[in-house]
Amino acid sequence: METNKQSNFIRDIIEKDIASGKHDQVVTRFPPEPNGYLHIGHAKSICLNFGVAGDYGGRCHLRFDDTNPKKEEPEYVRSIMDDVQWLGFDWGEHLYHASDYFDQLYEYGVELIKRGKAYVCSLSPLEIREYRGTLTEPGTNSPFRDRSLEENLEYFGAMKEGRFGEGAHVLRAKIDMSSPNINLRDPVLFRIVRSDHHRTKDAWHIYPTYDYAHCLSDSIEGITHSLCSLEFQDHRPLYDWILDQLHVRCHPRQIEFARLNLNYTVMSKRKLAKLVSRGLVRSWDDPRMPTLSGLRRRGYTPQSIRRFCDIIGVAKSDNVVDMSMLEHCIREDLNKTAPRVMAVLNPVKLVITNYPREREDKLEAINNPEDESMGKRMVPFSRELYIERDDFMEEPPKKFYRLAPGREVRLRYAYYVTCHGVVKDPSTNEITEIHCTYDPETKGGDSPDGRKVKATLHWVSAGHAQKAEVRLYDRLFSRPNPTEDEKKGIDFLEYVNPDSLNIPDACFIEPGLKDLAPGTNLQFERLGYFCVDPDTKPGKPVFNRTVTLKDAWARIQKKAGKN
RNA sequence: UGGGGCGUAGCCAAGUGGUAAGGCAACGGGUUUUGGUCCCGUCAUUCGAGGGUUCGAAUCCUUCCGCCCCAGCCA
Repeated sequence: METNKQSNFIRDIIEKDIASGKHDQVVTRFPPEPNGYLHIGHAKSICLNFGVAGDYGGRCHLRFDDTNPKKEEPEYVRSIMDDVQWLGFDWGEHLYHASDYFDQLYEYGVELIKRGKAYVCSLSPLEIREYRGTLTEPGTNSPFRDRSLEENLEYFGAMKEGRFGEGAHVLRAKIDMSSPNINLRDPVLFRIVRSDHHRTKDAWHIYPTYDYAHCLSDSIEGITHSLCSLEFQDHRPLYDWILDQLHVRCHPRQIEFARLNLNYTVMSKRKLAKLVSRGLVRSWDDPRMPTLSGLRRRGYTPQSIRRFCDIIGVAKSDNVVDMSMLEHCIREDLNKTAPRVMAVLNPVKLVITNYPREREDKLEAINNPEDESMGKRMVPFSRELYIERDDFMEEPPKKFYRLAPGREVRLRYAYYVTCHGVVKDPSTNEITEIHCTYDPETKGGDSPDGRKVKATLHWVSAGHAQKAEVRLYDRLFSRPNPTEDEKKGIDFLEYVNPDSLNIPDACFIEPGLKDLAPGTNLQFERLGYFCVDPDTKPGKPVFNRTVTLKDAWARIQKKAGKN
């Protein structure tokens, strides 16, 4: 599934920079904060950063932006590395942490003070906010703005030594309190945090802020193009200001692009964490989650996600991509690669009354009509089978051309059968058995007389079938935009789809599927793509439905229901 | 009501003065032992709106409208 990557404005910039000789090598970075699991939105960034680096003969660093010890944990570091690798990208030797640069960042802070470009401010957090002004009113200078160089150095050193409590002092850039860009109103560069860091432990009592650490980390690593999302556009002047004051030799270009939004889900770590902590999903890797670990467990392949990231493009306009795009990508991939198998999710017994009780056939089935090299297998057939309850109707409507009384259909790879009666439970009136006769001449599914049949049904031999747990997933939210009513005070959790998980009581799969490894992708013919869940135990297989097949009959029914 | 961005079909998105790519979705039709796949076809006289420049404008100028982001010692 090779994709011709479509051009985008970032690739245009990079190509120009190479053509002009500004750079002879492209260096990008993916800079996650280890405070949550990666989601499909991060995949867009990963594919972009590693993608352009790879395509233009450069490299991409994985850098943990670990400047806030209060939120970050090693568990997240591990999952992020797993997910990036799973997606198929390799940072090689270039694994970094912003915390690797804390010493250097501190020295740069000293230099800024010496150049008269930074000062220690002893206003309280509340006061700093008040002094900042508003969107329409300029801020006012801090009374500490003109501290002497010596005093600044002394305080900054004391902050580092841990002589103050949180919030007592900060190091601020001395820029312009009346700037229309609020980010330039003497932004905080270092703050006191009395928490252990997951890597540097108790070595530091001050930590750099994002604006300060990010540009300098980029510079230290020799990044050429620093790609980030739109909300940082206002920060770019600060990014540039810091690097300019310090006269660093490497000054990367920050370029912003629009982050990914998908309908019927949420894409913020905070909201995803809330779903987990409220128990609305099982965990970060719940197959309903848009996390990479969730998608992986759901059965999405790395190829399908990379393809998705290719086709959605990269631009600067806010966007909400349709879930059907993602589904298209996984179907496209699995159609080519997933072995086909028969499974019945909502079974009803079908008895072939003219088929001897003790007889048993072994019928040849094709593993993947899209790929002959995947070969064939033998499937057992007998007098009693399970078929899908939805494949039979006593009084079929116009466009229903599956099994019905008096009608002949094909059982896939087996025989033509004709229905001549049903057995019902007298108390519930529910059909318990469908009675058919078969035509022995049609073995394999073809009739020698050229007789046509309108439908082919999947089935499983009742005596041979393997029981399985099958988890059917639907969209996590009932609305395209679950956050649309937040201004009205309605929390997004109100719109969680109560039917996002459905586990039918009795599912049967054809035998021979007992020992599949978790993660194995299959197509259950006519139903969808399914994947072996890690909950699988010997003799007790568990499957997740990755995505349904496109279903023309379902569409017809839906249309009929609306009219 | 300050500043920074963005408006091309239901959705994503090319297009950068020469007469609106492509994909998803949808809708027709063909093939088919999966109502799947595959194949063929339909789907923007118009690019947020108005005005202007030009032989020619989605592209340039201008006015207006709409949406998003920013007042964390989060990233």
